[in-house]
Amino acid sequence: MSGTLRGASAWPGAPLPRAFYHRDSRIVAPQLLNKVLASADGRSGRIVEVEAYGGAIDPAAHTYRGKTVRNATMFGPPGHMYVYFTYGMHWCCNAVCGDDGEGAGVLVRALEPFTGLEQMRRARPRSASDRDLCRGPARLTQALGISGIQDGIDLVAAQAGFTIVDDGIAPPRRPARATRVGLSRATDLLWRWYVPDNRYVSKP
DNA sequence: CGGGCGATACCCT
DNA sequence: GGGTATCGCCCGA
Repeated sequence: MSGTLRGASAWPGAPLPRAFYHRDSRIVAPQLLNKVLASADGRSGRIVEVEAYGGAIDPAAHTYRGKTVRNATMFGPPGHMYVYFTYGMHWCCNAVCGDDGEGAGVLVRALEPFTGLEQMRRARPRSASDRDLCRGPARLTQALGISGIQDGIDLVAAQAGFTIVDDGIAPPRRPARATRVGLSRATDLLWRWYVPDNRYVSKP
């Protein structure tokens, strides 16, 4: 019996409480900047870029046309992880926000690698530079080992291997704000936030 | 370090 | 059948 996994003490900070996510995704998104997305096996990265989605007012959100098998997690309670498959090969990771049944969330678009870089490199052998390990929503899921298996896990209970923690670094006082990436609808909404002048942001 | 391009499979129309 | 909440490779600065 090895002692590599020691439960809650393994996290690099305190998991964010349910109430943190139980707000409008546009409020939660910038608050997630500088928090740490962590895996129980020791991999983690500081969140440096996010996008808000959801509600009946957002035609770019997966939830816009109602509940389906794919987006069911996003219509569930806040503080869970919504993982979806896109472009035929990539997984992307969201934190479900707002009320149970609302259908909102925050897409994590980029991390600054924090711990477990060796494991991340092993998970992404094609990534030449450390800068590219978690720079992009599908790159970071690959680096941390997130896929559809984790869709729906509870980030607050943190017993399914992943959580988001606060390690004492505050969000930027003036986060940079921009339009979301890769959309054909609602292209005017400034629902993307990132840490200014951070070289791990995917599209500054 | 930034732009252009092909690859890829699932979902919903 | 069309359209993706994208990436890696290649090229040029």
